[in-house]
Amino acid sequence: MSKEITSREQDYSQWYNDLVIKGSLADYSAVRGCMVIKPYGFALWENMRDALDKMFKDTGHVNAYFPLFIPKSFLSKEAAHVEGFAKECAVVTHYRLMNDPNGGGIVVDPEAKLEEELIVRPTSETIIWNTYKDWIQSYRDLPILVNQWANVVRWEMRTRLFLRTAEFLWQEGHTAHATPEEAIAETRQMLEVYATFAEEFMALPVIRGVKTESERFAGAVDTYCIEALMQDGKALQAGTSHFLGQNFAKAFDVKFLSKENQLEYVWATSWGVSTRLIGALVMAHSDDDGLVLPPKIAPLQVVIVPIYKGDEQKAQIGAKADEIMKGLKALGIRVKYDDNDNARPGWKFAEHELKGVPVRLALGARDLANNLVEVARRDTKAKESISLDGVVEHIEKLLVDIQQSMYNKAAAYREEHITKVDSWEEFEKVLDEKGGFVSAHWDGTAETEDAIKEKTKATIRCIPLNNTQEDGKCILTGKPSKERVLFARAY
RNA sequence: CGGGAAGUAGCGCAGGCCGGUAGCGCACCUGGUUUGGGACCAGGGGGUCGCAGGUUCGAAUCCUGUCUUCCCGACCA
Repeated sequence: MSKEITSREQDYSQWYNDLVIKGSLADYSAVRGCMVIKPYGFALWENMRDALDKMFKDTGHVNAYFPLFIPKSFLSKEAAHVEGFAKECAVVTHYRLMNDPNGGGIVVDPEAKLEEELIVRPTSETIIWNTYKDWIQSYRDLPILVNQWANVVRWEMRTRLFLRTAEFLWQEGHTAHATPEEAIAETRQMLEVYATFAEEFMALPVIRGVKTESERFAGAVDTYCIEALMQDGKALQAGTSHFLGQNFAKAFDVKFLSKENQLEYVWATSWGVSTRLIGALVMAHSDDDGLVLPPKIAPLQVVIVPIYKGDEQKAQIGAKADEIMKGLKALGIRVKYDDNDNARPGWKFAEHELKGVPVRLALGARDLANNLVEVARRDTKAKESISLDGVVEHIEKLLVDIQQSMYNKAAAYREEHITKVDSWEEFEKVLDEKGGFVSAHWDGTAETEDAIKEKTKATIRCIPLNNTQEDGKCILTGKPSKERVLFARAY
C-alpha cells in the first residue's frame, strides 16, 4: 500500500488533498499559492473545456484573446470593480533585471521602472471594455459575443488546490448588447449553459439562482450563479454569469448610435467558470478509494487489465484486448490497455480506482476459455462477468448508465440536504449537525445577512430562480419576508 | 496577515533534546521465480538533510534569517 488515502471521516480536507495529489491531478509548485496541473488533471480540464467551448460556439460566441496585463488606471475606472479586486492584485512595476553590482546575484534594475504600472489581470472587464470602445459605433456592431480562455491571478491569502489558487485557468465571456433585455437574456442563457454542462457532463446537480447584493460580483447589476453541494455538506459556487448593466460602458465611455439615431450606452454581460470545477468534481463524487470521474469527461473511460501467466497467454489476451479496443475506439470511447509488465493486476486495480477510471475490464486466461470478461464499474464498485460477445455494446451502455447514476446519487444527496427551517434554533442546529442548504426566510437586508454570517458562518448562496413566493418571517429578525433563500456554509 | 505543525533519497518517515562516517520502509536498477485485489528472493544505485548566514576543530542536530506546504482563523468568489 504505497498510496494511502486519508478517509473522509478522518479528515475531509486531507482526503481532498490526497485525491488531487495521489490521483495525479495536480501538485504543489515552488510558487506560493500556485499549482502545477499534471497531465492527467489537464486532460480532465481539456475535456471540460472542449465541451464548454462547443456549447459557447453553439450559442453564437467566438473566441478571442486579450492581454495578461492591464494598465493600473483601467482598473480604477469602475468604482465597485476596483474595490472588489484591489486587495488581491499582482502588480508589475519594472521591466528589466540586472546583475547585482554587489555580487548578490540578479536584482531588479531600479532604472527600469515602468511609467505606468501594470496589473496582472484578476479578470478582464476593463481591458476588454477599453477595447470594445473601438469596436462599437452603431447598433449594427452589436451584439459582440466574445469569450476568452485564459489564466488570471488573484493574490489569495489562503489557497487550496483547484478551489482557490493565486493563478487559475478559466474562461470569461464578455458580451455587448443594444438593450438591457437582450443582455439579461444572454446572462441567463449562459447560466443555463453552465447548469447544463454541470449536470450533463459533470453529473453535478446545481441550483440556479441570483446572488444577494453582498455576494454580487464587483461591478455587476445582477450576479446569477450555479451552486453545487459537496459531500461534506458545504456549498460551492460552480459558475457565475453577470448582468453588468451599463456600468462598464459608462466607465469606458462605450456608446452606440441606435436605429433611432440616439447615442446610448452599451449593455454588458460577463460570465465565467474556472478550474475550480475540478475541485467541485472531486468533492462531489469521489470516495475513500480515490477519484470517481463521470464518463463524459474522464480522461480515460475504460481500462483493460490483462491477467496472464507466461508470454503465450499474454499474447492471446493481448489479441483479444486489441479486438475489444478497436470496437470501443470505433465508438469514440477512450480506452487503454494496461499491459505494463512491472505491475501486477491487483496493483493496477487499485491504481485505476484511485484515478477514477469509470470502467475496468479484467481479462485472464480463465475468462478467455469461457468467452467471458470481468467488468467492474468504479462508481458502485460492482463487478460482473459478461460474455465477450457484445462486450463493446455492453460497455457503451454501461458508460451511459454510470454517468446517469452518478448524477442521480449526487442529486439524491442534494435533495436530502435542502432543509426548510422556520426557527433560529433549528437553523443553527441544521447547519451544525446536518449541513447542506438551509431554506429559510430572510428580511432582505444586508445587515441581517451579515449578522447571520457572523453568528453561523453561513452565507446566502442564492435566491433560486423561479422561487416559490410565500409569506414568512425572517429567521433572525422576524420581519416579514416574501420568499425563502438558500443559506449554507461554503467554499 | 495572526496561531499551530512540518520540510532529511522519487514518496512516507526515523535520527535532532545530548554536535563526531546519514538510516528505515516503499519506489527505482540487475537477475530469477511470479501474475484473478497493491508478489517474493538475491544483489545494487541514489541524499550539498528546503535555502542563506552564524557558533564550532567539526552542524541534519545549536542560533538567526528566509522560502515553501499543511491545519485553524482573518480576508476572499
